[in-house]
Amino acid sequence: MPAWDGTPAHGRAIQKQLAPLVRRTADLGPASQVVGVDMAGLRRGPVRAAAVVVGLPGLDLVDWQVAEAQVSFPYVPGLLAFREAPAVAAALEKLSVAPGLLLVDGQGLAHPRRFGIACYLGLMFDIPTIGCAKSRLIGEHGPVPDVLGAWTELRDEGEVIGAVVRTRPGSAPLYVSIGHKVDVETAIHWVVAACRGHRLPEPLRLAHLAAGGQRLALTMVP
DNA sequence: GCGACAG
DNA sequence: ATCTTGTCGC
Repeated sequence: MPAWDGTPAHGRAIQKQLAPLVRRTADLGPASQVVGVDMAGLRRGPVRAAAVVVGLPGLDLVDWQVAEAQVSFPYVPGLLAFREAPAVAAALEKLSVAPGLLLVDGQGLAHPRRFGIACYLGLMFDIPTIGCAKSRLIGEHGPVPDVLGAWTELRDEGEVIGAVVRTRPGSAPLYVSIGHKVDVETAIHWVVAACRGHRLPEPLRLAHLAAGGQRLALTMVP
């Protein structure tokens, strides 16, 4: 990753520079595990990131790690990666096994410069990565049928930048987009395959709990 | 200038 | 994101 001088303008320049490096076609083997990452702010000062590995197709907990770090940059729409990626990367590096597929809590290509945090982490670790956000950053889309697995294209300026996917009937859909080395169809497939009756795919749901300070082994079998 | 705006 | 208990519904 290029050195960043800490300014929003340079952050946007870096994103424009790296966006062309994102692989938009599927380049993943028969994945046996999926990793999910998320970050949460602590009560005071630092933040905590979590990386959770679940097996496929059972979605059983395999491993999880957390990492704390100080963040210097505030949340700025479009520049989330500069705030969260360092801590998330630290948690990922603590895992005993290199992940074969990564799920990130945020946008991938569905970003103003086509370089959301999922692309950033995907390039950094050079692994198939999927952006999975709970709300929209950019793009327009039609209604999504209230049926598990139903989806609608998310488009911006005539380009398909992702999909809006129903991961659980009765819950708001998720914004899925390419992070790295996957195509939209593949991304949708794995996101749905990683869901277990909750709105969030299991790896992200558990990462959210872990980042919030929960003990995963106990939370898993409710 | 005004509205939108991942977490 | 975060501040936060109970409550409505499948």
